[in-house]
Amino acid sequence: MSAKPNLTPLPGACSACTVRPFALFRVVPQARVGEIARVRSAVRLVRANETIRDTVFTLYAGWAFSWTTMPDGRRQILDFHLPGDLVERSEDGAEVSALTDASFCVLARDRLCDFMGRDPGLAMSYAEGLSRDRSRLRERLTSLGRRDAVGRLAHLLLELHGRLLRRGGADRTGAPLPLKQAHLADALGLSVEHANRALALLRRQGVASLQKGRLEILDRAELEELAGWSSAPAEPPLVTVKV
Amino acid sequence: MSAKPNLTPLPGACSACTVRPFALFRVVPQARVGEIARVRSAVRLVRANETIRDTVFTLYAGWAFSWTTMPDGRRQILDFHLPGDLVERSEDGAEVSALTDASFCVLARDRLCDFMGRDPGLAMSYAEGLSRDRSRLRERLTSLGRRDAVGRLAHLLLELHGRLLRRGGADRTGAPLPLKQAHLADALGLSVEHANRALALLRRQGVASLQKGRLEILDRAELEELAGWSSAPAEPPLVTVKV
DNA sequence: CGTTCAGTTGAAAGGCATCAATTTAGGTGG
DNA sequence: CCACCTAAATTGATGCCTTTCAACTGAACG
Repeated sequence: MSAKPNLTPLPGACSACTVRPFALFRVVPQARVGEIARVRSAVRLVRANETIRDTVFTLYAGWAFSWTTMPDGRRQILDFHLPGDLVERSEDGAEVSALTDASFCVLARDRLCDFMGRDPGLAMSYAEGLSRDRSRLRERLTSLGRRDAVGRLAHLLLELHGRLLRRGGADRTGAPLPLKQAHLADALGLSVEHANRALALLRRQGVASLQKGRLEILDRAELEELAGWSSAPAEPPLVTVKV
Repeated sequence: MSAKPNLTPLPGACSACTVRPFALFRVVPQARVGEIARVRSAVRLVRANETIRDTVFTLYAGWAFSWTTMPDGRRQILDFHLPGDLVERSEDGAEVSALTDASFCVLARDRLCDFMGRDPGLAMSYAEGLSRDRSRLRERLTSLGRRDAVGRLAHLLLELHGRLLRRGGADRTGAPLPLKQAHLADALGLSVEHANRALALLRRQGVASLQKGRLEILDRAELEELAGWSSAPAEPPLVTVKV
Protein backbone atom coordinates (compact mmCIF):
# COMPACT_ATOMS: atom_id res chain seq x y z
CA MET A 1 0.00 0.00 0.00
CA SER A 2 2.41 2.62 -1.19
CA ALA A 3 1.02 6.14 -1.17
CA LYS A 4 0.22 7.47 -4.60
CA PRO A 5 3.17 9.50 -5.83
CA ASN A 6 2.60 13.20 -5.84
CA LEU A 7 2.78 14.79 -9.25
CA THR A 8 1.06 18.03 -8.38
CA PRO A 9 3.45 20.96 -8.57
CA LEU A 10 3.77 23.17 -5.53
CA PRO A 11 3.76 26.93 -5.83
CA GLY A 12 7.22 28.43 -5.59
CA ALA A 13 8.49 31.99 -5.50
CA CYS A 14 5.85 34.62 -6.27
CA SER A 15 8.22 36.33 -8.66
CA ALA A 16 8.13 33.35 -10.99
CA CYS A 17 4.52 32.35 -10.40
CA THR A 18 3.03 30.81 -13.51
CA VAL A 19 -0.56 31.58 -12.67
CA ARG A 20 -0.07 35.15 -11.50
CA PRO A 21 -1.12 36.58 -14.88
CA PHE A 22 -4.61 35.21 -14.18
CA ALA A 23 -4.65 35.74 -10.46
CA LEU A 24 -5.50 38.43 -7.95
CA PHE A 25 -1.95 39.72 -7.86
CA ARG A 26 -1.65 40.21 -11.61
CA VAL A 27 -1.80 43.95 -11.04
CA VAL A 28 1.23 44.06 -8.78
CA PRO A 29 4.29 45.14 -10.77
CA GLN A 30 7.25 42.80 -10.81
CA ALA A 31 9.24 45.28 -8.74
CA ARG A 32 6.88 44.80 -5.80
CA VAL A 33 6.35 41.04 -5.77
CA GLY A 34 8.12 41.02 -2.45
CA GLU A 35 4.98 42.43 -0.85
CA ILE A 36 2.97 39.51 -2.14
CA ALA A 37 5.10 36.98 -0.34
CA ARG A 38 4.27 38.69 2.93
CA VAL A 39 0.57 38.06 2.36
CA ARG A 40 1.08 34.38 1.74
CA SER A 41 0.85 32.58 5.03
CA ALA A 42 1.28 29.02 3.80
CA VAL A 43 1.56 26.76 0.83
CA ARG A 44 -0.57 23.66 0.86
CA LEU A 45 -1.13 20.46 -1.02
CA VAL A 46 -4.36 18.48 -0.86
CA ARG A 47 -5.62 15.27 -2.33
CA ALA A 48 -8.69 14.96 -4.54
CA ASN A 49 -11.94 15.11 -2.52
CA GLU A 50 -10.25 16.52 0.51
CA THR A 51 -12.09 19.49 1.96
CA ILE A 52 -10.14 22.67 2.41
CA ARG A 53 -10.26 24.58 5.66
CA ASP A 54 -8.37 27.72 4.76
CA THR A 55 -10.57 30.74 4.25
CA VAL A 56 -8.70 32.61 1.55
CA PHE A 57 -6.33 31.13 -0.98
CA THR A 58 -5.36 31.26 -4.58
CA LEU A 59 -5.38 27.97 -6.35
CA TYR A 60 -2.08 27.12 -7.96
CA ALA A 61 -2.54 23.71 -9.52
CA GLY A 62 -5.53 21.40 -9.81
CA TRP A 63 -9.24 22.07 -9.54
CA ALA A 64 -11.50 22.79 -6.59
CA PHE A 65 -15.19 23.47 -6.11
CA SER A 66 -17.53 25.17 -3.66
CA TRP A 67 -20.68 23.45 -2.55
CA THR A 68 -23.48 23.26 -0.02
CA THR A 69 -25.91 20.60 1.04
CA MET A 70 -29.60 20.69 1.72
CA PRO A 71 -30.99 19.39 5.01
CA ASP A 72 -31.79 16.14 3.19
CA GLY A 73 -28.19 15.75 2.16
CA ARG A 74 -28.41 16.57 -1.51
CA ARG A 75 -25.49 18.58 -2.79
CA GLN A 76 -25.41 21.72 -4.88
CA ILE A 77 -22.13 22.70 -6.46
CA LEU A 78 -21.89 26.48 -6.51
CA ASP A 79 -18.76 27.00 -8.54
CA PHE A 80 -15.68 25.35 -9.93
CA HIS A 81 -12.27 26.84 -9.25
CA LEU A 82 -9.36 26.73 -11.66
CA PRO A 83 -5.67 27.50 -11.21
CA GLY A 84 -5.24 31.20 -10.59
CA ASP A 85 -8.67 31.65 -9.03
CA LEU A 86 -8.94 33.39 -5.70
CA VAL A 87 -11.16 31.29 -3.49
CA GLU A 88 -12.88 32.45 -0.33
CA ARG A 89 -14.62 30.09 1.99
CA SER A 90 -17.55 32.20 3.04
CA GLU A 91 -19.25 32.17 6.37
CA ASP A 92 -22.55 31.06 4.87
CA GLY A 93 -21.86 27.38 5.34
CA ALA A 94 -20.58 26.64 1.87
CA GLU A 95 -17.58 24.35 1.78
CA VAL A 96 -14.67 24.10 -0.58
CA SER A 97 -13.20 20.80 -1.68
CA ALA A 98 -10.45 19.72 -3.99
CA LEU A 99 -11.76 18.19 -7.17
CA THR A 100 -8.35 16.84 -8.13
CA ASP A 101 -5.10 16.77 -6.26
CA ALA A 102 -4.37 20.44 -5.85
CA SER A 103 -1.95 22.95 -4.40
CA PHE A 104 -2.54 26.53 -3.36
CA CYS A 105 -1.20 29.56 -1.52
CA VAL A 106 -3.02 30.44 1.67
CA LEU A 107 -3.43 34.18 2.19
CA ALA A 108 -3.65 35.97 5.52
CA ARG A 109 -6.87 37.89 5.37
CA ASP A 110 -5.75 40.79 7.52
CA ARG A 111 -2.50 41.26 5.65
CA LEU A 112 -4.38 41.04 2.37
CA CYS A 113 -6.73 43.74 3.56
CA ASP A 114 -3.76 45.87 4.56
CA PHE A 115 -2.28 45.45 1.13
CA MET A 116 -5.54 46.35 -0.58
CA GLY A 117 -5.84 49.33 1.71
CA ARG A 118 -2.50 50.56 0.42
CA ASP A 119 -2.98 49.54 -3.19
CA PRO A 120 -6.31 50.50 -4.74
CA GLY A 121 -5.38 48.68 -7.92
CA LEU A 122 -5.22 45.48 -5.97
CA ALA A 123 -8.54 46.21 -4.36
CA MET A 124 -10.02 46.68 -7.81
CA SER A 125 -8.47 43.45 -8.99
CA TYR A 126 -10.19 41.78 -6.09
CA ALA A 127 -13.44 43.42 -7.06
CA GLU A 128 -13.03 42.28 -10.65
CA GLY A 129 -12.75 38.72 -9.49
CA LEU A 130 -15.91 39.07 -7.46
CA SER A 131 -17.67 40.60 -10.39
CA ARG A 132 -16.67 37.74 -12.65
CA ASP A 133 -17.87 35.23 -10.08
CA ARG A 134 -21.11 37.07 -9.99
CA SER A 135 -21.69 37.01 -13.71
CA ARG A 136 -20.82 33.36 -13.84
CA LEU A 137 -23.39 32.70 -11.14
CA ARG A 138 -25.94 34.72 -13.04
CA GLU A 139 -25.38 32.62 -16.12
CA ARG A 140 -25.80 29.47 -14.09
CA LEU A 141 -28.90 30.78 -12.42
CA THR A 142 -30.38 31.36 -15.84
CA SER A 143 -29.41 27.84 -16.77
CA LEU A 144 -31.07 26.23 -13.81
CA GLY A 145 -34.10 28.44 -14.12
CA ARG A 146 -34.77 28.30 -17.81
CA ARG A 147 -32.81 25.58 -19.59
CA ASP A 148 -33.52 21.88 -19.80
CA ALA A 149 -30.96 19.24 -18.90
CA VAL A 150 -29.19 19.21 -22.26
CA GLY A 151 -29.12 22.99 -22.42
CA ARG A 152 -27.64 23.25 -18.94
CA LEU A 153 -25.00 20.72 -19.73
CA ALA A 154 -24.08 22.33 -23.04
CA HIS A 155 -23.85 25.69 -21.36
CA LEU A 156 -21.62 24.48 -18.55
CA LEU A 157 -19.29 22.71 -20.93
CA LEU A 158 -18.95 25.87 -22.99
CA GLU A 159 -18.34 27.96 -19.88
CA LEU A 160 -15.61 25.68 -18.61
CA HIS A 161 -14.05 25.39 -22.02
CA GLY A 162 -13.97 29.15 -22.31
CA ARG A 163 -12.38 29.63 -18.91
CA LEU A 164 -9.72 27.08 -19.73
CA LEU A 165 -9.07 28.58 -23.14
CA ARG A 166 -8.35 31.97 -21.62
CA ARG A 167 -5.70 30.42 -19.40
CA GLY A 168 -4.16 28.38 -22.15
CA GLY A 169 -5.46 25.17 -20.63
CA ALA A 170 -7.42 24.12 -23.70
CA ASP A 171 -7.40 24.22 -27.44
CA ARG A 172 -10.28 25.02 -29.72
CA THR A 173 -11.51 21.44 -29.97
CA GLY A 174 -11.30 20.30 -26.40
CA ALA A 175 -9.71 20.35 -23.01
CA PRO A 176 -8.87 18.15 -20.07
CA LEU A 177 -11.83 18.18 -17.70
CA PRO A 178 -11.51 16.21 -14.49
CA LEU A 179 -15.20 16.28 -13.56
CA LYS A 180 -17.16 13.15 -12.73
CA GLN A 181 -20.74 12.96 -13.88
CA ALA A 182 -21.78 13.41 -10.27
CA HIS A 183 -20.10 16.82 -10.28
CA LEU A 184 -21.95 17.83 -13.40
CA ALA A 185 -25.22 16.63 -11.92
CA ASP A 186 -24.72 18.49 -8.67
CA ALA A 187 -23.71 21.65 -10.44
CA LEU A 188 -26.66 21.52 -12.81
CA GLY A 189 -29.34 20.54 -10.33
CA LEU A 190 -29.90 17.16 -11.96
CA SER A 191 -29.78 13.56 -10.85
CA VAL A 192 -26.67 11.65 -11.84
CA GLU A 193 -28.70 9.38 -14.06
CA HIS A 194 -30.20 12.24 -15.98
CA ALA A 195 -26.90 14.02 -16.33
CA ASN A 196 -25.60 10.80 -17.78
CA ARG A 197 -28.44 10.66 -20.29
CA ALA A 198 -27.88 14.24 -21.34
CA LEU A 199 -24.20 13.58 -21.80
CA ALA A 200 -24.97 10.44 -23.77
CA LEU A 201 -27.23 12.43 -26.03
CA LEU A 202 -24.52 14.96 -26.81
CA ARG A 203 -22.16 12.12 -27.57
CA ARG A 204 -24.60 10.21 -29.77
CA GLN A 205 -25.43 13.33 -31.70
CA GLY A 206 -21.77 13.98 -32.29
CA VAL A 207 -21.92 17.35 -30.52
CA ALA A 208 -19.50 16.85 -27.67
CA SER A 209 -18.13 14.10 -25.52
CA LEU A 210 -16.65 13.91 -22.06
CA GLN A 211 -14.66 10.76 -21.44
CA LYS A 212 -11.68 9.78 -19.44
CA GLY A 213 -11.30 13.28 -18.12
CA ARG A 214 -11.26 14.93 -21.50
CA LEU A 215 -13.84 17.13 -23.19
CA GLU A 216 -14.07 17.01 -26.97
CA ILE A 217 -16.12 19.62 -28.74
CA LEU A 218 -17.18 18.00 -31.99
CA ASP A 219 -19.73 20.50 -33.23
CA ARG A 220 -19.37 23.83 -31.54
CA ALA A 221 -22.15 25.52 -33.49
CA GLU A 222 -24.62 22.88 -32.44
CA LEU A 223 -23.39 22.94 -28.87
CA GLU A 224 -23.90 26.68 -28.70
CA GLU A 225 -27.30 26.29 -30.24
CA LEU A 226 -28.31 23.76 -27.60
CA ALA A 227 -26.97 26.01 -24.86
CA GLY A 228 -28.77 29.07 -26.10
CA TRP A 229 -25.33 30.60 -26.03
CA SER A 230 -25.05 34.34 -26.16
CA SER A 231 -21.86 35.29 -27.92
CA ALA A 232 -21.10 37.66 -25.04
CA PRO A 233 -18.07 36.60 -23.07
CA ALA A 234 -18.76 34.88 -19.78
CA GLU A 235 -15.94 36.80 -18.14
CA PRO A 236 -16.45 40.32 -19.40
CA PRO A 237 -13.94 43.10 -18.90
CA LEU A 238 -14.84 45.19 -15.90
CA VAL A 239 -14.05 48.44 -14.23
CA THR A 240 -10.53 49.63 -14.72
CA VAL A 241 -8.86 51.65 -12.08
CA LYS A 242 -6.64 54.66 -12.36
CA VAL A 243 -4.15 54.89 -9.56
CA MET B 1 -56.48 60.85 -18.87
CA SER B 2 -54.38 62.82 -16.47
CA ALA B 3 -50.88 61.45 -15.83
CA LYS B 4 -50.61 59.57 -12.59
CA PRO B 5 -49.29 61.86 -9.89
CA ASN B 6 -45.75 61.20 -8.84
CA LEU B 7 -45.36 60.22 -5.22
CA THR B 8 -41.86 58.78 -5.49
CA PRO B 9 -39.35 60.89 -3.58
CA LEU B 10 -36.32 62.12 -5.47
CA PRO B 11 -32.85 61.92 -3.97
CA GLY B 12 -31.65 65.22 -2.59
CA ALA B 13 -28.36 66.32 -1.09
CA CYS B 14 -25.92 63.51 -0.39
CA SER B 15 -25.25 64.91 3.08
CA ALA B 16 -28.81 64.14 4.13
CA CYS B 17 -29.26 60.97 2.13
CA THR B 18 -31.59 58.57 3.90
CA VAL B 19 -30.29 55.44 2.25
CA ARG B 20 -26.59 56.16 2.54
CA PRO B 21 -26.21 54.03 5.68
CA PHE B 22 -27.00 51.00 3.49
CA ALA B 23 -25.32 52.18 0.32
CA LEU B 24 -21.90 52.13 -1.29
CA PHE B 25 -20.95 55.47 0.21
CA ARG B 26 -21.72 54.48 3.79
CA VAL B 27 -17.98 54.43 4.46
CA VAL B 28 -17.41 58.03 3.47
CA PRO B 29 -17.28 60.24 6.57
CA GLN B 30 -19.75 63.07 6.79
CA ALA B 31 -16.90 65.56 6.40
CA ARG B 32 -16.23 64.35 2.89
CA VAL B 33 -19.72 63.96 1.45
CA GLY B 34 -18.83 66.71 -0.96
CA GLU B 35 -16.73 64.26 -2.91
CA ILE B 36 -19.74 62.01 -3.38
CA ALA B 37 -21.72 64.68 -5.12
CA ARG B 38 -19.00 64.92 -7.74
CA VAL B 39 -19.48 61.25 -8.60
CA ARG B 40 -23.20 61.65 -9.10
CA SER B 41 -23.83 62.56 -12.68
CA ALA B 42 -27.61 62.68 -12.63
CA VAL B 43 -30.73 62.01 -10.65
CA ARG B 44 -33.46 60.12 -12.36
CA LEU B 45 -37.05 59.07 -11.93
CA VAL B 46 -38.58 56.13 -13.76
CA ARG B 47 -41.99 54.56 -13.89
CA ALA B 48 -42.72 50.93 -13.03
CA ASN B 49 -41.70 48.54 -15.79
CA GLU B 50 -39.52 51.09 -17.51
CA THR B 51 -36.10 49.72 -18.40
CA ILE B 52 -33.11 51.62 -17.13
CA ARG B 53 -30.27 52.52 -19.44
CA ASP B 54 -27.74 53.91 -17.00
CA THR B 55 -24.86 51.58 -16.28
CA VAL B 56 -24.11 52.40 -12.65
CA PHE B 57 -26.51 53.85 -10.14
CA THR B 58 -27.61 53.58 -6.58
CA LEU B 59 -31.28 53.07 -6.09
CA TYR B 60 -32.87 55.67 -3.87
CA ALA B 61 -36.56 54.82 -3.77
CA GLY B 62 -38.58 51.97 -5.23
CA TRP B 63 -37.55 48.56 -6.43
CA ALA B 64 -35.73 47.37 -9.54
CA PHE B 65 -34.64 44.02 -10.92
CA SER B 66 -32.06 42.57 -13.30
CA TRP B 67 -33.06 40.00 -15.87
CA THR B 68 -32.21 38.21 -19.07
CA THR B 69 -34.16 36.35 -21.66
CA MET B 70 -33.55 33.09 -23.43
CA PRO B 71 -33.61 32.90 -27.21
CA ASP B 72 -37.20 31.65 -26.94
CA GLY B 73 -38.19 34.73 -25.01
CA ARG B 74 -38.59 33.28 -21.55
CA ARG B 75 -37.36 35.55 -18.81
CA GLN B 76 -35.07 34.85 -15.89
CA ILE B 77 -34.90 37.39 -13.11
CA LEU B 78 -31.37 37.48 -11.73
CA ASP B 79 -31.79 39.76 -8.77
CA PHE B 80 -34.05 42.24 -7.08
CA HIS B 81 -32.70 45.64 -6.09
CA LEU B 82 -33.82 47.60 -3.05
CA PRO B 83 -33.25 51.20 -2.02
CA GLY B 84 -29.59 51.70 -1.22
CA ASP B 85 -28.38 48.97 -3.57
CA LEU B 86 -25.66 49.76 -6.04
CA VAL B 87 -26.77 48.47 -9.41
CA GLU B 88 -24.53 47.85 -12.39
CA ARG B 89 -25.86 47.03 -15.78
CA SER B 90 -23.29 44.55 -16.94
CA GLU B 91 -22.09 44.03 -20.46
CA ASP B 92 -23.35 40.47 -20.55
CA GLY B 93 -26.72 41.39 -21.95
CA ALA B 94 -28.63 41.48 -18.72
CA GLU B 95 -31.08 44.33 -18.41
CA VAL B 96 -32.32 46.32 -15.46
CA SER B 97 -35.91 47.45 -15.10
CA ALA B 98 -37.90 49.32 -12.53
CA LEU B 99 -40.27 47.08 -10.61
CA THR B 100 -42.13 50.01 -9.11
CA ASP B 101 -41.86 53.69 -9.75
CA ALA B 102 -38.33 54.42 -8.69
CA SER B 103 -35.70 57.10 -8.37
CA PHE B 104 -31.94 56.77 -8.32
CA CYS B 105 -28.60 58.55 -8.52
CA VAL B 106 -26.60 57.87 -11.64
CA LEU B 107 -22.87 57.55 -11.02
CA ALA B 108 -20.11 58.40 -13.46
CA ARG B 109 -18.08 55.24 -13.73
CA ASP B 110 -14.74 56.92 -14.33
CA ARG B 111 -15.17 59.36 -11.46
CA LEU B 112 -16.27 56.53 -9.23
CA CYS B 113 -13.13 54.61 -10.15
CA ASP B 114 -11.05 57.67 -9.40
CA PHE B 115 -12.66 57.95 -6.01
CA MET B 116 -12.10 54.29 -5.25
CA GLY B 117 -8.52 54.67 -6.38
CA ARG B 118 -8.05 57.36 -3.78
CA ASP B 119 -10.11 55.76 -1.06
CA PRO B 120 -9.42 52.06 -0.41
CA GLY B 121 -12.23 51.94 2.10
CA LEU B 122 -14.65 52.84 -0.64
CA ALA B 123 -13.17 50.19 -2.90
CA MET B 124 -13.70 47.66 -0.16
CA SER B 125 -17.25 48.84 0.33
CA TYR B 126 -17.77 48.23 -3.36
CA ALA B 127 -16.26 44.77 -2.99
CA GLU B 128 -18.51 44.01 -0.04
CA GLY B 129 -21.51 44.77 -2.15
CA LEU B 130 -20.29 42.43 -4.86
CA SER B 131 -19.63 39.77 -2.31
CA ARG B 132 -23.12 40.07 -0.93
CA ASP B 133 -24.58 39.85 -4.41
CA ARG B 134 -22.55 36.76 -4.93
CA SER B 135 -23.74 35.00 -1.83
CA ARG B 136 -27.30 35.87 -2.63
CA LEU B 137 -26.87 34.35 -6.07
CA ARG B 138 -25.35 31.27 -4.55
CA GLU B 139 -28.35 30.85 -2.32
CA ARG B 140 -30.64 31.21 -5.28
CA LEU B 141 -28.63 28.78 -7.33
CA THR B 142 -29.06 26.25 -4.58
CA SER B 143 -32.75 26.98 -4.59
CA LEU B 144 -33.20 26.43 -8.30
CA GLY B 145 -30.97 23.40 -8.26
CA ARG B 146 -32.20 21.56 -5.23
CA ARG B 147 -35.49 22.91 -3.93
CA ASP B 148 -39.00 22.27 -5.20
CA ALA B 149 -41.40 25.06 -6.03
CA VAL B 150 -42.65 25.61 -2.50
CA GLY B 151 -39.14 25.53 -1.09
CA ARG B 152 -37.92 28.08 -3.61
CA LEU B 153 -40.77 30.37 -2.89
CA ALA B 154 -40.38 30.08 0.86
CA HIS B 155 -36.69 30.76 0.56
CA LEU B 156 -37.11 33.83 -1.61
CA LEU B 157 -39.75 35.28 0.68
CA LEU B 158 -37.44 34.83 3.65
CA GLU B 159 -34.54 36.37 1.76
CA LEU B 160 -36.50 39.44 0.77
CA HIS B 161 -37.99 39.81 4.21
CA GLY B 162 -34.52 39.66 5.71
CA ARG B 163 -33.13 42.27 3.37
CA LEU B 164 -36.03 44.57 4.11
CA LEU B 165 -35.73 44.03 7.84
CA ARG B 166 -32.11 45.10 7.81
CA ARG B 167 -33.09 48.37 6.20
CA GLY B 168 -36.02 48.98 8.48
CA GLY B 169 -38.46 48.36 5.65
CA ALA B 170 -40.26 45.53 7.41
CA ASP B 171 -41.36 44.30 10.78
CA ARG B 172 -41.07 40.82 12.13
CA THR B 173 -44.43 39.67 10.78
CA GLY B 174 -44.40 41.08 7.33
CA ALA B 175 -43.41 43.71 4.84
CA PRO B 176 -44.62 45.54 1.77
CA LEU B 177 -43.59 43.52 -1.27
CA PRO B 178 -44.48 44.97 -4.66
CA LEU B 179 -43.80 41.79 -6.66
CA LYS B 180 -46.34 40.33 -9.05
CA GLN B 181 -46.58 36.56 -9.24
CA ALA B 182 -44.93 36.76 -12.63
CA HIS B 183 -41.84 38.23 -10.98
CA LEU B 184 -41.73 35.43 -8.47
CA ALA B 185 -42.13 32.87 -11.23
CA ASP B 186 -39.39 34.36 -13.35
CA ALA B 187 -37.04 34.62 -10.41
CA LEU B 188 -37.68 31.07 -9.31
CA GLY B 189 -37.60 29.39 -12.69
CA LEU B 190 -41.27 28.43 -12.54
CA SER B 191 -44.33 29.04 -14.63
CA VAL B 192 -46.68 31.71 -13.38
CA GLU B 193 -49.38 29.13 -12.82
CA HIS B 194 -47.17 26.98 -10.69
CA ALA B 195 -45.86 29.91 -8.71
CA ASN B 196 -49.45 30.76 -8.04
CA ARG B 197 -50.17 27.25 -6.80
CA ALA B 198 -47.17 27.31 -4.50
CA LEU B 199 -48.24 30.64 -3.11
CA ALA B 200 -51.77 29.36 -2.64
CA LEU B 201 -50.42 26.41 -0.72
CA LEU B 202 -48.51 28.64 1.68
CA ARG B 203 -51.61 30.70 2.19
CA ARG B 204 -53.92 27.73 2.72
CA GLN B 205 -51.49 26.20 5.20
CA GLY B 206 -51.38 29.44 7.10
CA VAL B 207 -47.64 29.80 6.60
CA ALA B 208 -47.39 33.02 4.67
CA SER B 209 -49.42 35.13 2.30
CA LEU B 210 -48.63 37.67 -0.34
CA GLN B 211 -51.55 39.85 -1.28
CA LYS B 212 -52.09 43.37 -2.40
CA GLY B 213 -48.40 44.03 -2.34
CA ARG B 214 -47.91 42.90 1.23
CA LEU B 215 -46.17 39.85 2.61
CA GLU B 216 -47.46 38.38 5.85
CA ILE B 217 -45.40 35.79 7.63
CA LEU B 218 -47.87 33.76 9.63
CA ASP B 219 -45.71 30.87 10.74
CA ARG B 220 -42.04 31.67 10.43
CA ALA B 221 -40.84 28.34 11.83
CA GLU B 222 -42.80 26.43 9.24
CA LEU B 223 -41.71 28.80 6.48
CA GLU B 224 -38.07 28.25 7.38
CA GLU B 225 -38.66 24.54 7.52
CA LEU B 226 -40.12 24.54 4.02
CA ALA B 227 -37.25 26.66 2.76
CA GLY B 228 -34.59 24.46 4.28
CA TRP B 229 -33.42 27.68 5.83
CA SER B 230 -29.96 27.81 7.28
CA SER B 231 -29.89 30.21 10.16
CA ALA B 232 -26.81 31.83 8.61
CA PRO B 233 -27.43 35.39 7.52
CA ALA B 234 -27.98 35.92 3.81
CA GLU B 235 -25.84 39.02 3.87
CA PRO B 236 -22.89 38.02 6.00
CA PRO B 237 -20.28 40.46 7.23
CA LEU B 238 -17.28 40.51 4.96
CA VAL B 239 -13.75 41.72 4.78
CA THR B 240 -13.10 44.85 6.70
CA VAL B 241 -10.49 47.25 5.55
CA LYS B 242 -7.99 49.21 7.51
CA VAL B 243 -7.10 52.49 5.92
C1' DC C 1 -10.54 -12.67 -8.54
C1' DG C 2 -13.46 -10.10 -5.28
C1' DT C 3 -14.55 -5.27 -4.32
C1' DT C 4 -15.72 -0.73 -5.25
C1' DC C 5 -16.78 3.25 -7.75
C1' DA C 6 -18.11 5.51 -12.09
C1' DG C 7 -20.90 5.04 -15.76
C1' DT C 8 -25.24 3.01 -18.08
C1' DT C 9 -29.80 1.56 -18.89
C1' DG C 10 -34.85 0.62 -18.07
C1' DA C 11 -39.31 1.26 -16.02
C1' DA C 12 -42.52 3.71 -13.16
C1' DA C 13 -43.94 7.82 -10.50
C1' DG C 14 -44.07 12.68 -9.79
C1' DG C 15 -43.54 17.54 -10.26
C1' DC C 16 -44.01 21.18 -13.23
C1' DA C 17 -45.17 23.20 -17.84
C1' DT C 18 -48.56 24.08 -21.03
C1' DC C 19 -52.96 25.09 -22.75
C1' DA C 20 -57.49 26.80 -21.85
C1' DA C 21 -60.80 29.19 -19.26
C1' DT C 22 -62.61 31.79 -15.65
C1' DT C 23 -62.57 35.02 -11.81
C1' DT C 24 -60.89 39.06 -9.46
C1' DA C 25 -58.81 43.53 -8.90
C1' DG C 26 -57.68 48.05 -10.40
C1' DG C 27 -57.92 51.79 -13.16
C1' DT C 28 -60.69 54.66 -16.47
C1' DG C 29 -64.34 57.14 -18.50
C1' DG C 30 -68.99 58.27 -18.42
C1' DC D 1 -70.81 56.02 -8.31
C1' DC D 2 -71.38 52.58 -11.80
C1' DA D 3 -70.12 50.29 -16.32
C1' DC D 4 -66.16 48.82 -18.64
C1' DC D 5 -61.60 47.31 -19.74
C1' DT D 6 -57.31 45.20 -19.02
C1' DA D 7 -53.79 43.11 -16.13
C1' DA D 8 -53.27 39.83 -12.50
C1' DA D 9 -54.63 35.93 -10.11
C1' DT D 10 -56.94 31.30 -10.24
C1' DT D 11 -58.29 26.76 -11.39
C1' DG D 12 -58.42 22.39 -14.16
C1' DA D 13 -56.83 18.95 -17.35
C1' DT D 14 -53.18 16.87 -19.98
C1' DG D 15 -48.47 15.69 -21.15
C1' DC D 16 -43.58 15.86 -20.82
C1' DC D 17 -39.17 16.13 -18.47
C1' DT D 18 -36.80 14.59 -14.66
C1' DT D 19 -36.44 11.84 -10.51
C1' DT D 20 -36.40 7.64 -8.28
C1' DC D 21 -35.59 2.90 -7.78
C1' DA D 22 -33.26 -1.11 -9.47
C1' DA D 23 -30.05 -3.55 -11.88
C1' DC D 24 -26.11 -4.21 -14.45
C1' DT D 25 -21.48 -3.32 -16.85
C1' DG D 26 -16.74 -2.09 -16.91
C1' DA D 27 -12.50 -0.56 -15.23
C1' DA D 28 -9.17 0.09 -11.42
C1' DC D 29 -7.10 -1.97 -7.56
C1' DG D 30 -5.38 -4.78 -3.81
